[in-house]
Amino acid sequence: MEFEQVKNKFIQTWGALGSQWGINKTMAQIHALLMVSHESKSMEDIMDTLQISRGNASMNLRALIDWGIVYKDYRNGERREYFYAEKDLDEMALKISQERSKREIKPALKVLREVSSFRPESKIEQIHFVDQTQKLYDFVSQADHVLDKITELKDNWMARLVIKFLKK
Amino acid sequence: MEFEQVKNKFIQTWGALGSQWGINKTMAQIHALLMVSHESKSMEDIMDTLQISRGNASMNLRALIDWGIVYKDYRNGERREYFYAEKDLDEMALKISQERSKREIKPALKVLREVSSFRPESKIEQIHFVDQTQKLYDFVSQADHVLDKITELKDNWMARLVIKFLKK
DNA sequence: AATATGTTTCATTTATTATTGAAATTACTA
DNA sequence: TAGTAATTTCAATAATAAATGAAACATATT
Repeated sequence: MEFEQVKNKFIQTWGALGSQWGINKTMAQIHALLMVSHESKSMEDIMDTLQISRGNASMNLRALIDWGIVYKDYRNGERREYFYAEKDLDEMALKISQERSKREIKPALKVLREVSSFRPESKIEQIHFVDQTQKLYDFVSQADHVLDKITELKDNWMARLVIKFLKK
Repeated sequence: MEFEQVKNKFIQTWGALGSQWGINKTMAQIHALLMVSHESKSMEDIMDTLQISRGNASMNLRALIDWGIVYKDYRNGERREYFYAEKDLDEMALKISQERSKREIKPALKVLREVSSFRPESKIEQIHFVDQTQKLYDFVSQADHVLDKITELKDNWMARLVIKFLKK
């Protein structure tokens, strides 16, 4: 298989993966394209490669920049903007998880805290509800910090040993 | 606020969270309902509570069972089936991640391995592509095992200390 | 200040995904 | 084995989400 086909296969796959996780296909595809490009690309380049409209490209590039995983680049003497992706994958994962936490998890946690602090009458149904939602709050709250934990781990000498140990 | 409202708020929120993560709203809502119910519920009960059609209820219950986070329950002398959710949240998380891994991550990894084993001509573009997709493979591969790692951690006495330490 | 180049916005269209509901199927009962 | 109760299936429909493209906007150039 030739290079362009292989590259395209990667872009399509990354796009599909994104959409299964609630990230729109084009956004994931643009991200994929920029991740494997060794030099920054203009909106024109991207539209052309992915066969998408200007509006679509513009909106999704903006979204990627908002997420902090794509940056703008200016070339001297050129008016148009160029874009490139964060290539440090740890950094990328951190940014994505921070963003999703802020947009989705934190608001959900707020509701979980609210509903779990309902004062139950002494009905088994209500007691169970409060108990279960409290557990859920704790659980989601912990899960929300997993990446921070991992980051701490990676920065921590002692823990580095543990990682090594766990990797077998 | 009265109990039914609070319960409904929880169900709606859990449904919204699900759909932001690529799980359909009804499926997440049924799951929410069953998680906070102290006794198993019939399809009729669920249709009624969530105001959904029989077909919808049937299909999504089946999906939840396939995921291994909802079980069937039979009551003696009754023809109809009752359903209840896995309530151990660690177990639930494990099941969900295993299922997503199997359906989405593993196939994506397969493609990543394929494309990253492309033999580049000595063009910087192609070399960069292979390098980046290899890194991505390693990264996704590791991320795919995070939950296993956490599970191992939880089962491990020594690591239990580390968790405690990291929690501060 | 008129033109040219590039970007953003957003109402409309298109594509995708979820839901319905009725017919088919299954499983129990008399 | 006919009848009934419950469940599943799936083509049709509805709801949602994404993409288009043209007009508005912004910014540099002559």
